[in-house]
Amino acid sequence: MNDRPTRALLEDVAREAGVSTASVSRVLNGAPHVSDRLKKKVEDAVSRLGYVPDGSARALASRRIGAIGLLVPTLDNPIFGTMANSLERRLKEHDCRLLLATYRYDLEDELQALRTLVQHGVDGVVLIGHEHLADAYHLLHQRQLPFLTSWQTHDQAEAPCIGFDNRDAARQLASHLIDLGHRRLAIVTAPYEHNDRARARFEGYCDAIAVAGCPAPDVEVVEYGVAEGADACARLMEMPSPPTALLCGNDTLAFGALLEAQRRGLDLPRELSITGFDDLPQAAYMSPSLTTVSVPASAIGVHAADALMTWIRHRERPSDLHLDASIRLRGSTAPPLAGRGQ
Amino acid sequence: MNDRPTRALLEDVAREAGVSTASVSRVLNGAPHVSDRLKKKVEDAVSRLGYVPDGSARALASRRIGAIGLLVPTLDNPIFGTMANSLERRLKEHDCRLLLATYRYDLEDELQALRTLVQHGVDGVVLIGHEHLADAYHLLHQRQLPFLTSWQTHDQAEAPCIGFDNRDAARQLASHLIDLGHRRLAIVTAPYEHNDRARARFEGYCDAIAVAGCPAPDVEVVEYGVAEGADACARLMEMPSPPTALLCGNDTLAFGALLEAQRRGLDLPRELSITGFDDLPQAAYMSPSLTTVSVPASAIGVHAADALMTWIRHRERPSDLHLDASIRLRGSTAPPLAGRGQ
DNA sequence: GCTATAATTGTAAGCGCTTACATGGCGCAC
DNA sequence: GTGCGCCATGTAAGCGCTTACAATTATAGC
Repeated sequence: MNDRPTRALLEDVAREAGVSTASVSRVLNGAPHVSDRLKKKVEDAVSRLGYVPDGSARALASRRIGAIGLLVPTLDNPIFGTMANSLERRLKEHDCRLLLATYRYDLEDELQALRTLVQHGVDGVVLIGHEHLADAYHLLHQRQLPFLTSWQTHDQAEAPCIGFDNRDAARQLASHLIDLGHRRLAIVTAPYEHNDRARARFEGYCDAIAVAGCPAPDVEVVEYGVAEGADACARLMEMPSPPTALLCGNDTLAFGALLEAQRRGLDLPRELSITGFDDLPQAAYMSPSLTTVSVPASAIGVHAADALMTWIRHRERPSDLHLDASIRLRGSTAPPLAGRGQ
Repeated sequence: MNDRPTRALLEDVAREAGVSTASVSRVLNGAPHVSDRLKKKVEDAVSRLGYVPDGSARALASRRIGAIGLLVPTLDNPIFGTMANSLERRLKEHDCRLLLATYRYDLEDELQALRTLVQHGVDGVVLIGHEHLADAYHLLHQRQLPFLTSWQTHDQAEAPCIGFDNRDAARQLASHLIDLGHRRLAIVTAPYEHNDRARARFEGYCDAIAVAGCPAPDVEVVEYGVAEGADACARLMEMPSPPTALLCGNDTLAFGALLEAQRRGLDLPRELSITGFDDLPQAAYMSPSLTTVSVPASAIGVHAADALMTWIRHRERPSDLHLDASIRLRGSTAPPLAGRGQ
């Protein structure tokens, strides 16, 4: 019941320009075979009337909405903000919009949000990770909607996947610690039941520890947050035989752990090595600077945009893209104090 | 040209349920005067067919899209992520969607993004701050679109405003430093030509400094980022008579400054007091913990959602809402070393 | 100069919904 | 037993565009 009283319609533009509605539409959409004269007439009429096309009508008639949907677990983690930023920016270059929804790591919520996006007719969808409700995949397939999974590589993904190997990167990080001489490692991770990225990282840590024959690590599962990382660190350091190295599932947890370790008067990194994951901007600036994994958040956004646009515009399904995540060795890791690593 | 072959249409549901299309629409939209029997028949048919309504068609026919637009400068700053999160969440409770666009502090870009949102028929818009191109305001007014400005209170805003007084909070923060005995203050701020929040903070700092009769502060204008804050701090500390206190425009800059100060071996907070603004989650965990201003980012999101929904649904323009931002005194501020404050 | 072909432009039929208006029952006061 | 009003449902006219197809005109080939 939104009465927008006097706004000009495409029909008005046609009348004003003395041409047909089809011609106006053609000019507006840059269709081929349009004479310069026609084009000029229409453009003049458009600006004279201050005409703005109606997106809904256009979407209904053309079955394109000119927007793709992005479903992220949360924007609290800046890493997703970075990705959303780069994705939106690149889409803009393709003259396409971004619809963003968050689901707080709740897959039911995600499905609902997806339904909404589909309902609004998005031309494509970007998902984080591979773990989604069957109904979500079903909806996407049923509507034959181009969609991508991202962040985590996957051999048999249901859709083209743009991501990196969290598990392998985690494995490398843990191996580095083991190479330094650590034997008693501990892991601080976010809950990973419905989070394949967190799980892959956790498994990567475990892989390396198992292969090296180190004792099974103590594990703290905590929510995302600096405070949570600090608490986890406190609990671990109060165990009978505390670890000499802490593998954290992300930089924020690592940051908390690092601060807590300092609060306890530990001499970092000599008395405790700490690693993060994500390489947030501040990681390099902590003291000690944080050893972590640099993840291609921006690249994922850019490539997801390109891949999806190719799929939508040229109807060719893009292939998987395996990006690199590289270890950043910094000041928060060092060999354990003699004798303590055993 | 998106051929979605076999999806069920409202018409199919009507046929399946043995009722008219109007009845189906009524049930779907919760219209009054619908018998339970009808309702049940339709709901069964809907689930049997897996029917999902078409948002574009609905929007075109009803002139409502069920979504509001949010224009934020960037998602790199987590404070906007927090706001977007709470806004989206609250809107969901009102059964409304969020369309998000970013403009990288470029007002031309913002106008363009706004055009897109309007074109797509958003039912309302949330803007950050008051500084926008005249054309943006013009478009909004012309379409009679409910919209809100936010973050920064403003006496004669063009629209209802939900925010807090950045200037006053900044003033309090600076006054606190002055009360502690500081006389030589410096300011690190983000560029504020087109950013009224940053400008208000800057002015608040200057107000307090001027009122106290302190010497004019040195000012560093830098982009958002930890590294930028660190660099600014470095430059300031190398001046002939370095400040005893640093007022930063946000926590991220403050964090950089803090790290740089430590890198230089300064004994914080004795040799240098540092303040931030925003109270990011990590602020309390830095060492020393950061004195800053806690801003009501979540509350802004929640109230913006409520206000806009009231406006849209009941057509009553909401009034301004002045939220509180409170100073968080922590460990990064202390009296200056004797003699150095003069 | 006349037809075959291509370049432009116009005509009108939808796209899938919502909703004003019309219709048909029903219970009730008379 | 009529007539009135109200509730529940159906009918059909759009919402403002796009686009297949038709019509028209220009260009070219012979």
